Amino acid sequence: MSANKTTTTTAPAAPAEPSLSPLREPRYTPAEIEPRWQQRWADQPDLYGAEPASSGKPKYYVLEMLPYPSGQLHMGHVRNYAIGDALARYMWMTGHNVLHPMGWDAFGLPAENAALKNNRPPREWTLQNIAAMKRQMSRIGFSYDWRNEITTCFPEYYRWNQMFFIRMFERGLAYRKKSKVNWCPECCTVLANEQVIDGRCWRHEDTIVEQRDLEQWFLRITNYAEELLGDLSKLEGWPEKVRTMQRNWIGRSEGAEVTFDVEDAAGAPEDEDPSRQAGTAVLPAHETVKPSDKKITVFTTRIDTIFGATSVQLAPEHPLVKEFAAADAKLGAEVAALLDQQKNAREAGDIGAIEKHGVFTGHYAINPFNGERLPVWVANYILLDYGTGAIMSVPAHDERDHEFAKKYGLEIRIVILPHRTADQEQNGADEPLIPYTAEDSLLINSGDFNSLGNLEAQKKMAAFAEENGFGKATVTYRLKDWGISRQRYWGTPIPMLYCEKDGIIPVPDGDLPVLLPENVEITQTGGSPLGHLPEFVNATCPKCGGPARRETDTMDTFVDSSWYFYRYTSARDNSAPFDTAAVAYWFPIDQYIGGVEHAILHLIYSRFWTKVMRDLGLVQNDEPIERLFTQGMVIKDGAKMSKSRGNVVSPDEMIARYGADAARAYALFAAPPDRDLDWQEDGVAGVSRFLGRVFRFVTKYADRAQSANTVPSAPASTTSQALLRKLHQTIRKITQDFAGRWHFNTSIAAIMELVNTVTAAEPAISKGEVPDAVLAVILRDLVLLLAPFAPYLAFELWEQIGQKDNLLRAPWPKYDEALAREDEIEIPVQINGKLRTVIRVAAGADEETLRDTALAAEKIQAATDGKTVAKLIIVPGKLVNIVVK
RNA sequence: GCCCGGAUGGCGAAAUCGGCAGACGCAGCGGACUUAAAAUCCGCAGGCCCGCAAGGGCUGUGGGGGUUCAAGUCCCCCUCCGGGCACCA
Repeated sequence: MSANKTTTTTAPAAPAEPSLSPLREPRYTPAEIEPRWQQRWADQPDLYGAEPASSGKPKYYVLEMLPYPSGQLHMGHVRNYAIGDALARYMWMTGHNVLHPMGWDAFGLPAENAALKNNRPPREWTLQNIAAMKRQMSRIGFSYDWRNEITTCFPEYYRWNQMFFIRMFERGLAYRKKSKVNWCPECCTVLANEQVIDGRCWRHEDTIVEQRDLEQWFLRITNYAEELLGDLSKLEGWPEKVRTMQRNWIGRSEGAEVTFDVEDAAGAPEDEDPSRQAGTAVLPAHETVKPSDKKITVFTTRIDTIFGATSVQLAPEHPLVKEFAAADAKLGAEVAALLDQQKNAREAGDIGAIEKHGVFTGHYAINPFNGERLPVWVANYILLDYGTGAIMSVPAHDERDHEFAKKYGLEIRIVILPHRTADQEQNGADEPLIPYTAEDSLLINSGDFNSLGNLEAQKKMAAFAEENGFGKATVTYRLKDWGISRQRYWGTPIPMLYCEKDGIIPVPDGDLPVLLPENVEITQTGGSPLGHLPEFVNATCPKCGGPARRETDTMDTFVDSSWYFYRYTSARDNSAPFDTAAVAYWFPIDQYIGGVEHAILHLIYSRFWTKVMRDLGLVQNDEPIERLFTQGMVIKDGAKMSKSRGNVVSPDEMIARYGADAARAYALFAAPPDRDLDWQEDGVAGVSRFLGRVFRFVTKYADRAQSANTVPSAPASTTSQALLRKLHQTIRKITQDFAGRWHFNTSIAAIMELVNTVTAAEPAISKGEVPDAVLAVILRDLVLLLAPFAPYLAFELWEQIGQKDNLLRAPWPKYDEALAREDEIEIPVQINGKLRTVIRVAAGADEETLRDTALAAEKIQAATDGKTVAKLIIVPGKLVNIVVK
């Protein structure tokens, strides 16, 4: 396409205007400019291509989170990608070898739901959406290297999910177990713990997640809990907020396990004491006690308070409870009620607010530290899946235990006290408030451990337990293994076979991928859709050759996104998930950009996956992402954009009205990228007006700039100097914004200031007071500065000012401190901290000059007249403050 | 309950290291151009008060206290909004 100026700068035929002024300025018409450049860019498939490592340039991998192909970009995407695009373009212009890829998180439920609704195959629906969104992205002009595009629903991609899964299975990192799982009735499938938010589904905020018992595949992320936690401290380029969220999620808790023998009920002495029946009292050590073979292991973070334990509490689902209940129908019924309460509270997402209930089992456990016999209870607030599902209850030193003991009249025994001064000791300090839970305390009533500090006691008591074989120091995590089975169709088939003879067998590598069958009737009748396909289910055991059954569940789609960014480095490689040399070159990702909503989903799975791949010898890096940036949400009318609120702004509409440059530049201008952005259409119009001013100014003087030498000889007029000064200040400002806080809102504001300054000087410019060479530099640098934020306009103007080189790789302008420096500055002069006047001095003026000038100022004379100057604060370059009395 | 953010004109925001609060933009008002409008350009603009005006005074960054010559910025207390975690033993 030629750069025919007549066609590019003349307004398209407007409604009949009979007397067109010959002086009429060209109009800024993004609707005409943008599609033209879009076409030109599309004709250069290598334009945004990464170069080989041999390029010698420093590499820069900038990545935005890949979207789910819903069919429509929303403003959140536009903002996310505008940030990444600006950065990528800046990196190209500063001489980096940039990898800036894009792809599609293409498996997932919406495709299946759409299939049900419209009777269209998920694949077709998905691919059509991808095409639509790709069109939108291209229309906005994002600089993606589509040659490395990935689509996770293609077998070329998901076969590697299957390979990774088998490698994990071989190493015991993937395993199958029956367990309590989160079931979303809306999705008709299981969810991982990370996908349950306040007891609700992460995709259906009104749908309460149920608990079901199912056989499921799990990935042993807990094996990496310690490393995932420890390496967080290395991620200095991550927001502290995200690191904290991950830390909380992993939930490491140091403590000890202690095993209590359970008293053999038959061997226990008969006892008429009513407290024995009620289970409210601790019984003294009993010589004739015969420990049964039953044991209870509790987890506690406060083993130092174990002498204060007055009962043992079990989760309703604790195996021992089942045994007890089997022999005691009444207990069984009571436990069932407790379990119900717990289940309901869990499903409602407020286990924290459950009213505590419990029941005495009639059994006693023996405290191994002192031989005391503690009543064993079952309580509805004890969770089987945390710690050991059993606790020792210390009512004097734990809020929850205290509440429970009060309710049921259990003993409360104080075993730690605050440190006291001698004085307090003598005068009898107040008893501590019960429950007293302080970490810094002294032990009492604790046998041999008396008068130890509690932290020391924790160590000694754990060691004592270990020496005597009834416990040990241990660490518990809140993080649970990642359940990845999904009872849905549109996902990666789990590549496993079940043979009656040989059990669970992985599909041999040579048989991968296990293809997801097409033309499957999607049903929501329950069970995995693949299970209804005999031709899929029936297979041959690779070991014995006998009949085998295929796994019919598919993988969680978070598996797809856990490693996708590795494949971007060599997306067409069909012999491996990625080229390890390419990964070694490009990783870690220099900058990842996305929403904070993935702080503990995608971002923790990805870290886990990298560590597994490292242990498989596939990658060398411990962490995938060097720097993470979480952008704020896009808000309209005070709320997140959503269909239900009816406050959605469509990118297409914005582009049609104002152009892509204006829409994306507004997304960067309206707020700093890490903050929420309030979408105001008038603001887009404002940015569009600004771009129009740039367009008119540059095109107006393009000819003069083109004919000039590029290097201005001598600094000419003061106007020229002033303009060049502003230019270099602007270059400095924007360069610093890219290097630092990414406050592109101020970068764009700085360009606006520059344009305001330059257009204000138009009378001088048109009179020829500014040499063409200076003008040329200003126009050129202005266009360069604009390029990361409004690429269409920048490319258009770049050509108009006669530049032939590719703007994408044009060198970013360098600022010259000498040119940026002001030679005269204004210094505020205060009296007693209040601004009284402003003086003009030379930029480097010393204290003496400042003092003399300030004191000589008319207003200061008047204000200090007859008063004593008590103190003079002079900060060169900043201000003068005169303290008078 | 615990842990992070945040609160600045009518609105989005700026002030990066304790030094002129409100850059830049939106909306608004006044003007120029136009038969008119749109577009564009110029000017005004935190609030209150005095003044015909030029100009001047006071006040002002969620609230209260403090440190300092000087506080949006640092310290203490509090309110509200957003997010995360939460009988996790």
